[in-house]
Amino acid sequence: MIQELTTYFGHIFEDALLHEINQVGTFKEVSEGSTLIEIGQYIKSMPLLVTGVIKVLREDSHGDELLLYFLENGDTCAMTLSCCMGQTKSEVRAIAETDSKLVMIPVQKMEEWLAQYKSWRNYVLETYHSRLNELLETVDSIAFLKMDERLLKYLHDKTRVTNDRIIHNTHQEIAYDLHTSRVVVSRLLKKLENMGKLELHRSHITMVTH
Amino acid sequence: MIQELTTYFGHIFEDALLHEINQVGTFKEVSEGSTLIEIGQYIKSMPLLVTGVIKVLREDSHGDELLLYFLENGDTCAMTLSCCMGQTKSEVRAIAETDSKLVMIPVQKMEEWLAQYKSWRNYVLETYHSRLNELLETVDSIAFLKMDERLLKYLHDKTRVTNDRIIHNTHQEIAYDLHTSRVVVSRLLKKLENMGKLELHRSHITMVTH
DNA sequence: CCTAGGAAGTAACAATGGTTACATTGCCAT
DNA sequence: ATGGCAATGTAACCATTGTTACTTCCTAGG
Repeated sequence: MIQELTTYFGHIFEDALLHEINQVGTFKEVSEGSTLIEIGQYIKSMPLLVTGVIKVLREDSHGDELLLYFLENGDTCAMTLSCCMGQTKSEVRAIAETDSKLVMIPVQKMEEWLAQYKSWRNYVLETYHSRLNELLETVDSIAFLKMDERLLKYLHDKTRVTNDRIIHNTHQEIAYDLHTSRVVVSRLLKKLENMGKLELHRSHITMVTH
Repeated sequence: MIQELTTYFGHIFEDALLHEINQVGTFKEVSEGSTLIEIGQYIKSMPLLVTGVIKVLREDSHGDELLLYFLENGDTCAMTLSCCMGQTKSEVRAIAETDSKLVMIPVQKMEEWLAQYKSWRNYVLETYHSRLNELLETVDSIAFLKMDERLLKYLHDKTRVTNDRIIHNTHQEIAYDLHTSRVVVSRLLKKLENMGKLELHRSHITMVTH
């Protein structure tokens, strides 16, 4: 396990901390679609994302979803961090967008390390910083963009995190993430196709490189 | 100054830290409407809010605004925290909603204190935690509520933070905060008045207690 | 090869919110 | 008291998004 740890976190953490993580952390592989964190759940251990993509969702009062942001290599979920520290329930759902590898850290270690390791403090603060900024970007999208622009941004974000210009999702799945209806997504996708920004196929979309 | 510090922060910080804050902090009074932090600005010192209310805003590409949340006694701006640590520009604007008293802390002290004081670490983490949750609530409002519900929530939030069921704002000012137009606000306020939830007057609104 | 069911296309309509334009009202300063 | 201006009321219209109700198309599994 130390191998993948040093590869992905070696430039972030001190050696002593890497060793501790190696000691107390649990390696975990999850496959696409599996739920890592559920709303209302107490968090017993914090996930560091080694490889893969995780999507973080919010749920409304009817059980409908809204994508907040994607997590990539080296990221961790600030909401989770937040829950761990405060011993509160999770306010979000986290789902593996692709097959992913994680290192799970027991909660009690986290506070110790905050006092002990400067690199851990920086990592935690940096995590909060980027997650706040990502949430701000999410607010921008929802508040300031029209649905067609949000859709296009969503598709671009998706190609970026998966590093694949083919998006393997149905219109219904996209509609869930954007908190709208399948018909609206189909309508706007067709418009974007006519504008030459993408190609529509059954169960997948190919983004046109610009 | 130590007087107001102990009153409002005595239960949060250790004595030694309170003394340090007293040493290095600068007391500052600002009046309603003054801008504390501007978008794009680098932060040289971090404000602790002693008394008053601060509103935190986001701006779109046309310069139009959107209220993110209010800060109250004992709060600080997580976005600012975040900027201090990362030496990045502010992504938000902060404006005094009422006359307010602040203690300004030089940035370089903050990192020292993180290593040194457990109460400071807890405060910083707690701040991030609540700000993240407030941003999530903002996302909920924008994404899941219709404009009339958002408006009512806004008015209730406002009465809560100012502890005054009379809201001293014009429809235009409310429209700016909600990122909509004055006509829409007037229309919906009139609807809410007909529903018996509030009374409209010139330049102020009285909320009906339910 | 055929068929059932999921996925996508599309039309028609409703609801919400944004925009323009103008009328009315209250209030302050002179 | 009154003229002027900011604040509010309101109507009419438009654009966007949501909804319903179909049809058509594709593909996996028999």
